[in-house]
Amino acid sequence: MPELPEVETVRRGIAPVLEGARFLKVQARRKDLRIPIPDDFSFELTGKKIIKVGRRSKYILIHIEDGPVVILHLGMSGKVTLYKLDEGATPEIGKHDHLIFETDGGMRMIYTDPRRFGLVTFADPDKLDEHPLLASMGPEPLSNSFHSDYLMEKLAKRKSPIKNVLLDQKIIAGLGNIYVCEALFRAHINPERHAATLNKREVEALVPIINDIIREAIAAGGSSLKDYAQVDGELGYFQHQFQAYGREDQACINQGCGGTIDRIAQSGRSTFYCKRCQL
DNA sequence: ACACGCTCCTGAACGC
DNA sequence: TGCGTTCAGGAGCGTG
Repeated sequence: MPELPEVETVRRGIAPVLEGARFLKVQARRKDLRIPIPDDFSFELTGKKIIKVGRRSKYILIHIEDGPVVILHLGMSGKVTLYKLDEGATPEIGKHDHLIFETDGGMRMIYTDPRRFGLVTFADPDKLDEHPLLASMGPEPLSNSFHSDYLMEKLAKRKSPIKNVLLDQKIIAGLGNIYVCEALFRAHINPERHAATLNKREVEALVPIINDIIREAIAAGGSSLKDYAQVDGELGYFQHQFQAYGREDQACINQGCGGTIDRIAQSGRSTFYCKRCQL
């Protein structure tokens, strides 16, 4: 599932292909994903130049010269694939390939999303921060505004389990189920603890751990990026080893712990953690 | 302001 | 082998 590091990896993969190029052809193959695709989607983008490919949280932001910003979200199952059009047979369009972009550089970019939890929409570049999808979003975990004083203050008001609060995009942007489990495991914090019970020392430890986990995952994603000029391919899903997530019934990796990773449900979502060393 | 459950969707995995 | 059921989950939305 794409969380911030996967989305950043997609961004880094498509940026060199799109930035400075022009869209020669843009096609939306259905009317909606999670929300309607703009009626004028193709019209607004065809022939336009791409200035910059950015990211906010899990949203990819494609800035168009004299045009809108394209907000692209991968949802649960969204993927982006790049092909070079002049090399051999072009792969067939699949039934879940919803968006097709072709550039004057001879590249085709496909957006695929079987579950359609993703979305694509337009934003006004002058009011990007005010767009409803972005307006109430918390700080980026790697930004200066995400620090322990900030998090401490936010957690103090929350009665919910720390796991749920870290998933709240208004508190911190970009974390999903996997990286929250990993961060709490590394910080030795029990995911069921009420957020407000975390003390200063724990929050001061948690913030750099979240930073490290996101940084490491982005680095892993970066090293998985192929050179688009040489190899066609799917972006953003890369091999990554998790210490807690998905390891139900396996041994806790912490030295001398001897515990086993448990799986519980919190708000209908799986949490993986070690009862013995996450306190 | 916060908490919580519901909803969207499809493919994979599982049980009989 | 095949069919039905359950599960996975990001995040907006409505309700309390």
